[in-house]
Amino acid sequence: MNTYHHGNLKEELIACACKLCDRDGYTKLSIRSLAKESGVSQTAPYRHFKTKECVYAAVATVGFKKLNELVFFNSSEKVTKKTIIASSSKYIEFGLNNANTYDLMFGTSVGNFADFPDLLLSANQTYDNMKDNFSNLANDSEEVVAFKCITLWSMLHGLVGIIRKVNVAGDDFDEGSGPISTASKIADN
Amino acid sequence: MNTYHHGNLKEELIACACKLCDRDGYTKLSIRSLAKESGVSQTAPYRHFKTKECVYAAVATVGFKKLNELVFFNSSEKVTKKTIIASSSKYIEFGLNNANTYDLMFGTSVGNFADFPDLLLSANQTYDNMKDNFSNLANDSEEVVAFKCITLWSMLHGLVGIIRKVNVAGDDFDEGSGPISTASKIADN
DNA sequence: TAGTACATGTTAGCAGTGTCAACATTAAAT
DNA sequence: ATTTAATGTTGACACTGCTAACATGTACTA
Repeated sequence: MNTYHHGNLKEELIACACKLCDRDGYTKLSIRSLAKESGVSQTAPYRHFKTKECVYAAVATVGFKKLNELVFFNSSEKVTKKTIIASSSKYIEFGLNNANTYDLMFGTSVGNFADFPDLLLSANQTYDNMKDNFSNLANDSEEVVAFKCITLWSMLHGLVGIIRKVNVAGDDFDEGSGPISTASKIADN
Repeated sequence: MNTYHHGNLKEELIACACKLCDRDGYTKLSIRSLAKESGVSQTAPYRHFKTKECVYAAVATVGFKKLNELVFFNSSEKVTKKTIIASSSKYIEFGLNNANTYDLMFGTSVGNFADFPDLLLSANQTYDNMKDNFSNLANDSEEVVAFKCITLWSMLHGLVGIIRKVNVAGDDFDEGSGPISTASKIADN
């Protein structure tokens, strides 16, 4: 049996990086710790990732994919105001429960998404899914759909950021009394 | 003349850190580069900042103070929808023009604001100024003011984050056709 | 005014980092 | 079977945050 070659190192490194990033924050992530955790030499990761930023990009990509699955799925069920609110709640939950990864996704650690095709794709997918939701909700022009989409996304993204920094009175997503519910009104006809 | 003691090192370090952070991103900032830039030995900064995080906190504090001055001033002039929109525009401009500092202010590099009283104060001041604006605009209950405040702030914060990551059609702040203008409607009576 | 405590500076050094070059081993292609 | 490319390892460089031990100047106290 061959022990010299790992066989599945890249995937394991990504999985490992995701775990470490989300647990300890991407600041704490080091190529070396990653290698050690995967039982491989210090510089082995460099066979699969040119720089550390590439590792970050991979983690962010997984994050966006997870977010896409979790939240703005193109489901078969009818899109309604209710489903959009539910999705929005999940978005915020994702942001709060995966704070470190979320920061990586929207921070400056990965400079230019265009340099990482997979990442760019999965990030744009988030946007596209949101737009799909809105275009399935009402018969709006593309501009209006884009507008509603950005508006809601900004609210959600903003809330995730703000909630973590400021003492905000809890928003009861279902009661219809908080910012989220308000955001949903924007999606209203 | 004494050259051994700098005399004004802390202030110079902060100013220097702000400059370097905003220019190259806080990731690139090192205590050593900071010391060198200030013409002082490698470890001199440690007489003024216990850890690097403390330096980050100082930079973030300056950022919030700048933001507060720039945007949500308790001016003598009457608060109107128009002044709030103008402030909002300036907020977004600040976020885009000081992207690196902005990330520091809202990212996870500074863990807990409560550990840095000055920072906590200046960050809360942002919130308080916004609330003042809203309470001067209309005769709302405190809850409603807080709600409007968080809502607008989330929109603004969200936009700053999203605009940098996604290709968003430019928002003409004055035309009343974009998300910002929409956000202002939330502040409407 | 002399002496001492303290703030602030320096030097030396540890452990850890990203990254590269040179070499080793295995799998894939000819 | 031989070559080539992919993937792994070792060793090293320059850099980092941070600490301990020491040096210098300032401010207060006797």
